[in-house]
Amino acid sequence: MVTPSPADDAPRPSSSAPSSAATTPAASSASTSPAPSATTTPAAPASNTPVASAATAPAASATTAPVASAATAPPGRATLADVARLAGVSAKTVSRVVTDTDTVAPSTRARVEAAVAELRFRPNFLARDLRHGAVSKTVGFVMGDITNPFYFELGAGMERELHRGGLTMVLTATEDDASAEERVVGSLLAQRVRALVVVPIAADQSYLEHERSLGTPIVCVDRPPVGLDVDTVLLANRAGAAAAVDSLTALGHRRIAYIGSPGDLYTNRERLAGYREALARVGVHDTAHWERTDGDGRDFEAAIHDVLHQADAPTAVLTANNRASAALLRAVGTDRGDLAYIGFDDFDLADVLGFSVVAYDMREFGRLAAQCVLDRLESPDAPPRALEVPVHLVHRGSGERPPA
Amino acid sequence: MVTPSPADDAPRPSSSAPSSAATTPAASSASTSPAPSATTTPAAPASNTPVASAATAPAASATTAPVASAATAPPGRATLADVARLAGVSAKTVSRVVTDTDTVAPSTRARVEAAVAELRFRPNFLARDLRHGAVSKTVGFVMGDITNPFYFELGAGMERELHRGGLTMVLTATEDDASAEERVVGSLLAQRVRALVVVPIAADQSYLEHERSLGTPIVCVDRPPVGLDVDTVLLANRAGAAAAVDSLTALGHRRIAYIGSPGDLYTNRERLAGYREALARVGVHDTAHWERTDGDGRDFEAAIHDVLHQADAPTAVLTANNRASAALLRAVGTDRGDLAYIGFDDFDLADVLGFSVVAYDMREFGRLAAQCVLDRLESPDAPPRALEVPVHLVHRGSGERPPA
DNA sequence: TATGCTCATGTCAGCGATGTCATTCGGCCA
DNA sequence: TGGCCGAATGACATCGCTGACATGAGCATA
Repeated sequence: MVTPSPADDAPRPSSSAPSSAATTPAASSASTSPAPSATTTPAAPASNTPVASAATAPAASATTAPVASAATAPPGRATLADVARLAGVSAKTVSRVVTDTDTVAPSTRARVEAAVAELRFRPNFLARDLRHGAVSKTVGFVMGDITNPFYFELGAGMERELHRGGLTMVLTATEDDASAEERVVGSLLAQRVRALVVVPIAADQSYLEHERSLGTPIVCVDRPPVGLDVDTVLLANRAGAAAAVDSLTALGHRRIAYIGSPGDLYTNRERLAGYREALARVGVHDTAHWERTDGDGRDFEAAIHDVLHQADAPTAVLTANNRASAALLRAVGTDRGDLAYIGFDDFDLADVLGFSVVAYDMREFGRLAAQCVLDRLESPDAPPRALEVPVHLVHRGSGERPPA
Repeated sequence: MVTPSPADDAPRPSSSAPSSAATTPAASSASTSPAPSATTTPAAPASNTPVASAATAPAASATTAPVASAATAPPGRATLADVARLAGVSAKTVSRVVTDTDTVAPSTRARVEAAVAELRFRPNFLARDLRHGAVSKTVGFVMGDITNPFYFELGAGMERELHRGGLTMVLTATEDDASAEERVVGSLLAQRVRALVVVPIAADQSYLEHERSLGTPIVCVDRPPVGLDVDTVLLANRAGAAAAVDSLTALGHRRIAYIGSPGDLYTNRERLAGYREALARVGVHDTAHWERTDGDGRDFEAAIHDVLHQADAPTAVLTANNRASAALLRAVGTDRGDLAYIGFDDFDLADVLGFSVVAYDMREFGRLAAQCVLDRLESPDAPPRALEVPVHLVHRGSGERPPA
């Protein structure tokens, strides 16, 4: 009652734009403002002083300079030296107190702590880390398409684990642009991130070899790097797809369609391979007839219609990612009982819809990536590891129907 | 064909654990390794030199020291001075070339650029930002519960916009712990973030007042701060909920249930208020009978069962967040045609399920927050603004049914 | 009483980059 | 031919903090 779970209320909208439905702009916010973006309220003048407040300013003519720029604010941000002056000790002693390294006489400590509190001193990590070529406490994460929640789940798992190692995470994205990868990574390295977790997008990652040789831990996730030998964390794509198809063939299915993205992407290539492997095991070798790996990954619905209406229609479908799964639902509705289907990637409400899937623990995925980082920080010279996130079939009905 | 959308294949799993279904651990990855977490492959010794490679090392006995520590790697990371030495110029000139500030003779520039390339020099932003009390180019984002994709969507929108302003984003989370807020924020400030975007969790944010007075832009999102007068970006929670209920009452509904989280959280409080407002407009004042704001936000299903089976069962339901919406689907299935319902927050497949919702543009939400930051960096002394993200009703069928 | 030690604290340099100011060197004009 | 100017470049200090080392007081031991 008193300590509620604070985030319980935060909404979780879908990323897909409100589709296939009439939209009523009726309930715009307040009532005024035809502004296209948002409603601005002047914000009632609450309890707040103009700008130059800051308690106990050492010496500053608070009268002049109407535009007190941030960087040159009246007392400015307190430094070690400021604290030292106020406490009547040397900067070094303040440093000792703040970092709790050496022993300091109790009375001195008290005086310093008082000064720290009074000036609201906050150590500058930038300066601290500058010494000795040290690097920051942040780990850079380079996502691919920032609009894909997949990466967030991954990031969430990582953040949590990294936090334990006392590290924070810097988020950046390549915005789908392969040519941006090196630039984005470069900007992170300029910040001297402690380590780098990358979802490879560019055709080649060998440009990172130098950085790796310098000792920066680098971990590639979801897709393997090219021309770079580092730790990787990948899904069991092939095994997962094969297991799904195996379970379908065990029920007697032979005409199984595959709906996925183009195979020149690692993830899809692997899943497609798993699909073919499993079919080959039961003697079905020519699967091209059943495969739909459409051009841009957007037009799954059309591909599904197409394959379901061909001469010898499939009795089962493997949708190779959750967007394909969603497309299948849109194409055939939620009550197509005569068709068996299994999707790769779990998704929200799949349980309600009785959609069997190949699932895996996304949080664990992120955790493993973070673990790689932490491990490598400890033993920089260990040989690169290739971790694989296991997947498992989740039976919910749609994948357990025998052929009609 | 040749340039596929790289992230098309990334999966988008649900955050909910695979529920209500039999799980077959059958298809674990490779076949070996009963390890609980993941499969490790020794990673075939690919084309990779041990550690001390780095081209053109100035002077280093590459024979000794088998354990070349990261920080003290052979040539180490190149600095301005290294480049200067190689190019035969002063450090300052290198700086000029790198930052492209002053004019430099073409021949000199060429020499410096060659040296930069050879040593793979990368300027150290930590050092650069140290000067003059400057601050970094990063903006800190303090999420609430990191397990909630909502914040990542928000973060994604922010990241994209901040990127335009040449800023990067540092992500941290309070992990649901109100007492962690000040600590987490402190750690960001120690990194001298350029600005701070916070989802307030603690009971009071007045501790940030000093930082604000120092000129650090602070923006609160999703929930308003307490004891601090800064820019805010909030959803039109109340108006959205009211609009949903208005549309139900217009159809003749009067017995409308409310399923939400406890009201001591801003978001829920507002949505509940909107619900009550709208019902009051049609003369329904005693709504307590229809409200279910269960204790921990986890037990929506039970609350739904409860309210739907009470004496005078409601003819419509407002689910106040998307977890409640999912719970409704689990509780009543996907074909309950005699019940009208509308959910706050859009969600994936809501279109397939014909689920009417109160939706909003999450990307826009983040964009606005970023815009606040950028605006404030430009005009630090402008009065705080209160932005509201508009919401709109999306009609998909479930909310357009008249009472039975 | 001198020696040696520990504890508390201070001095100083330097991390890497850059703002400020100084210096050098050709010309160019009077 | 002298002086002046601007372009190109360098020297130096400095941002905030901390490692290495120094200092000095107090105290116990030989």
